[in-house]
Amino acid sequence: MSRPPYDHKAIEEKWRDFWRERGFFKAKIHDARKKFYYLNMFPYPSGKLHAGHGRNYILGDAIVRFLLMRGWNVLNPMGWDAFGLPAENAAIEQGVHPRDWTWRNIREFKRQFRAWGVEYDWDREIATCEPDYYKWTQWIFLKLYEKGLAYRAKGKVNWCPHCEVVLANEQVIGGRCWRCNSLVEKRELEQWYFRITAYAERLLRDLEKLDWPEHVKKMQENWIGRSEGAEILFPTEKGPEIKVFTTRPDTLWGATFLVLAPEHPLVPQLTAPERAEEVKAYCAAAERMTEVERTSTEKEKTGVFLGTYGVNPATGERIPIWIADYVLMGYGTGAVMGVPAHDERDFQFALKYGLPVIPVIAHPSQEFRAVVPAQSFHSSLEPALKELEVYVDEKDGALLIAGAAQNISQVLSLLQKHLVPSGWAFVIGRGWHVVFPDEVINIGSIAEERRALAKLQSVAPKFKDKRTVAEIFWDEPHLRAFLFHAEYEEMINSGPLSGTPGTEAVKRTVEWLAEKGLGKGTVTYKLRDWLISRQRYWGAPIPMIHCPKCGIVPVPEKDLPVLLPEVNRIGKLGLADIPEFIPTQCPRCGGSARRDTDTMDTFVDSSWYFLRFVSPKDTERPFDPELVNKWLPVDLYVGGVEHAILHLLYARFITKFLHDLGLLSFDEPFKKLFTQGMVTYPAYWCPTHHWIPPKEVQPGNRCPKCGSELVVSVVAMSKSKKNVVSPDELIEEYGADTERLYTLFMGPPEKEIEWSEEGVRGCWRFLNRFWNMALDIIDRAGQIREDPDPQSFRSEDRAIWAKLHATIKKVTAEFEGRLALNTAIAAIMEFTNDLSAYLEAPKADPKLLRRALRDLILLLSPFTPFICEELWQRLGEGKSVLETPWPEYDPRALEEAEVEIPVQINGKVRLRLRLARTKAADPKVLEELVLSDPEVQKRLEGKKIERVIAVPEKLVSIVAR
RNA sequence: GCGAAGGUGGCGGAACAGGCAGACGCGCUGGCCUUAGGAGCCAGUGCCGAUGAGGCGUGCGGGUUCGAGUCCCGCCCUUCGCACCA
Repeated sequence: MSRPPYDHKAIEEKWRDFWRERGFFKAKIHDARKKFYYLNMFPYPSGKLHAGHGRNYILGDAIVRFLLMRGWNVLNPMGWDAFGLPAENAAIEQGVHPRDWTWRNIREFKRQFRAWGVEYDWDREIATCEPDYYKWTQWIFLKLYEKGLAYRAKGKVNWCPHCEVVLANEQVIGGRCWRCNSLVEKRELEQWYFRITAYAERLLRDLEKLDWPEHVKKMQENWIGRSEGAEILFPTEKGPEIKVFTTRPDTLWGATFLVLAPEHPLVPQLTAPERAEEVKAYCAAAERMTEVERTSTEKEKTGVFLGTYGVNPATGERIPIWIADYVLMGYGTGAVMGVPAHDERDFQFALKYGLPVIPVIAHPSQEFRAVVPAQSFHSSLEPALKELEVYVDEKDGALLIAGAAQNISQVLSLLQKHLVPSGWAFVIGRGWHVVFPDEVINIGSIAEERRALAKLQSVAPKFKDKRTVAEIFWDEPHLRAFLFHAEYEEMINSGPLSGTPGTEAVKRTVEWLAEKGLGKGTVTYKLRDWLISRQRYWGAPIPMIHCPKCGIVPVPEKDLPVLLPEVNRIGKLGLADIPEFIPTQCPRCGGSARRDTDTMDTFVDSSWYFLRFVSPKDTERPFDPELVNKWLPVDLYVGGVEHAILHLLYARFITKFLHDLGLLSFDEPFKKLFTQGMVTYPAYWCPTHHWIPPKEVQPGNRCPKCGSELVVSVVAMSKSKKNVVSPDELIEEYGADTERLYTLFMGPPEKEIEWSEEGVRGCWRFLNRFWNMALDIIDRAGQIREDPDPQSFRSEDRAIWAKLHATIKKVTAEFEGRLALNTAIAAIMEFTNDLSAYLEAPKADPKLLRRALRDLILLLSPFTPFICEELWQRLGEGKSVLETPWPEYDPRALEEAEVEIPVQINGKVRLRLRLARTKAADPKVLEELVLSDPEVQKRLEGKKIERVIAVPEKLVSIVAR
């Protein structure tokens, strides 16, 4: 039967306000039985929503509708991350107030949510830019300050020249601003910080208990970047001690130089007067460089000698002090010991600047290498070597030798014996040796290294310009691969600790250091404190006062909120541009003082918003402690991966802090996290006209304005690249149900995926087929009120009944498990196809038809609520689908009467047999039935059955020769 | 370089516990209906093979197994994250 396409507009308009009016999405907040806190990351209200945003909200809405039907008391709120730069920039450019701009966007977002059928508990709506919210953001600041976790400090900060604002480390992605992608510069400024590093260990450790995607946890782990090692004190000849951090204290005896970061405070003091100019120039150059330039791995290492010396506390040897920009002031102590034999960077640095290399960890290879230069040896050497089990190669008269490490001592004495008086040889095994006819020098200290070098230079003038033994070795390709390694192995050349095995080396060295008072074991983190000052207007003012007499004084709690001043025009400097905001009275001495003119990073606003939703209107406190501890942590938090570090780390930190204050009983805010993937779409770039909307692209990928060929890239939908698909247009043409269905059907929700117009049409066609089939069933069986009787089923009835229950099982499992709703929808489509075919059969059981349709509508309703609500009504069901319990599957129904058993012969499926399930369930019976089948027998003719594997209800595999 | 995920038809993707590879959808082919089709309906659609029988097929090479997309070993490639972190 064919009907016209269903009227999505009329249907969707009819139901659009229904759920809200009936209050289905309002949480029963004082009844926390069977509670479920579902939360979507709240959006920054900029402009309009596009189809890509739908991924987050539609997924959430489907989950919440499912939960409601499952009988959960769901808290499903929505709010606005409403402070931020775009509003302020728009305000500066267009002369509107950022609040007006923001609220205009919020209205637009709400209109679009309604159009999608995406519902929330709107009574709990919050906006971070409203004083009743940011009052509590300021309150949290004061609490942090009280506990010494908010502090003001001067230092090098990240500065985005485009946004004209400082950035936290987390907001610099690959050296660029997270928002505008500009290269970030360094500036010396005094700013406010939150001491997130005090929580580094807990933030790391507690990741373990979170049900989050592994890769997100890994990203946080890397960001926190814990490393265990030791701090070691190096005395200097000038006086002050240099404290270095190293993860490899076991390599201490190999430290042949010290390197400080150019910004290190001791640099001026440790610089020799005659080198001051060069040092100053180097520091200035390092300061000018961007983070990216400076930390590029490709860049050759550079540095400058300070002209003074320190002392290696283990060996007592004098070692030069350098500065180099590969050492970062912000990590560890800003100073490192250079161990060129066992650190790749130090090795490069030492080779470049002629610093000695001393191996102090045995080489992990079981091999040694040796080089004997031409004219250095008697002809008797070769036959002598042949007797040992070593490989000897001759090249330009020189001998290149390789062999097993245990033969080293024999080789050393052999070489020594067969060298000519002015000859020499190099041997690298566990350590390094230079062989002369009268002695073997072990390169085990700087002194020995110097001696070996001097001796080599005296016998071979060509070494006159060489600065180190390592440099000479490096010129021998045969030795190169053995000069540097970073493995944990037995310590050598390390005085009292020589011979310590690799597995204990670090531990024993740390103990030794502590004993001698030279250092101690420590833990260092990559995580830095969170810089939260922003030189802007549109944010929560930092509630601090600068008094000339009392210094920095917090605004008393009773004076909160510190309101943003109402102004008509906003300047580039934010609050600092508003003279009337600044003067105030010191709360301590009553004298005249100045307000802090910075506002807080918007990530502070969003680091606690999930707590506010339980009591959004509370004027006495940030949240109701009783309710918050009943409803939180959030049971399921859904948002984009782009916040894997930023927001999610900050929110965890603030939660832990509030927990420590005794305000929260939990210390992790989000129990389960699901990150949905981005939606991509082709973006077209014209060199002259920039981004061209896909709809305007001319045939052959031509620019509509100039006809030149466009560059296509498939990237995440974004307004700036003009490659967004508008939900308004989709809803107009196909309806919100179609958009919702396609959004969830296009692929697994955690994966990035390309939007496809054809895919949308496919979903639209499906909904039409579903609609028509439903009307047919309603025509035929709409009046029936009884359930079908499985006892009376024929085999076709039984098959459709089983399929119905299998579908219920599948859809339920996806909602409750991995959320691969694309496969749930596929199952629903499959069942719809089967039911449609069944409907054609003249003997279709009307009771079964009606029951199947009823359950099908319920199953589909979280995805396409409008059409389902309409059909539910037409089916004559009284209540809303949302008030109806989710269908349960009956395990008995899944047991079909017959199963198909594939039969494998020698590993290949040769035929399939339909057998009664009861018979196929018994392996013995199954085997007999299959073997006695005529077709099987025919195929086995002339063969000997060697083995039969019968898997009950699954398959039979026969091995025959 | 390090870490993680992943490579399956023309395309998006299924196969969640080693048991029928390619579900579902798109696209394509043929047919029906139609004045018309970018509508609807029916049939087909991994590749080779004339239809069959059969053979080959989940990045490549090996292995375990009656049986491998799935497990093991060795490569190649892609994407994402981190990247001089001492």
